[in-house]
Amino acid sequence: MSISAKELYHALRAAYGQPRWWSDEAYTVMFQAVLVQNTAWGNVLKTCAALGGRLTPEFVAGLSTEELERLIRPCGFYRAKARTIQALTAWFRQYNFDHQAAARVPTGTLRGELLAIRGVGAETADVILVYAFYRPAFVIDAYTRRLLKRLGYAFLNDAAIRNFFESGLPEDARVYGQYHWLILEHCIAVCRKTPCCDACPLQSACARRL
DNA sequence: AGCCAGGGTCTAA
DNA sequence: TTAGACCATGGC
Repeated sequence: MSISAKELYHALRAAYGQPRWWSDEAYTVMFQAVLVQNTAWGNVLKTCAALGGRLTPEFVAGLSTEELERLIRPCGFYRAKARTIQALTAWFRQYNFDHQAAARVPTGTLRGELLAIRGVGAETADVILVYAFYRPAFVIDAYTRRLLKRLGYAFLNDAAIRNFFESGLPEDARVYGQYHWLILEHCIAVCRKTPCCDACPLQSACARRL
């Protein structure tokens, strides 16, 4: 009998405590969600630190493509990411750079608009939906897949993983976002280390064998 | 030296 | 519909 979505959530909460939100600034979420694509988080932090208080949609909208590329270069894939960020910024401007202006737009519509932007796929769209627009969309990323695999769910594809979480939890964006952040913390803090099983709070549920 | 990092797109079979 | 090539830099 494998661990359920709810049991996993409580185990992670017990181990790591109150999770943080990605960012309370909607634009910061969008910007970083693109930069982090297949890229180490440390590079994203460095890039954003160099940007400082200029990490605003108004500032970025005023940059040329070349200027933006230069700023985000340390994150890799900078040509593609610069174009995506510009398209995403233009999209956000339709909502006056204010996530509350999209309050009446259905989640499915928002998701479709995001996915229509080149460079925005399922993960990036869901990150933005949850953390910037507070919509219940469970984020499935490399960490989520890795964790479920180690918990004995190696046979689940992304659709099944989504169902595992969304059918086992209240439809609450706060819960989804916090859950994803807990998975992240767990994978970075403990589960990435090899061997990890002695220190792992999920040891009793972990199917990983070293 | 090489491999990996919180992806996404395009193409060929 | 799916596997593989490609995008690019920094850290270890």
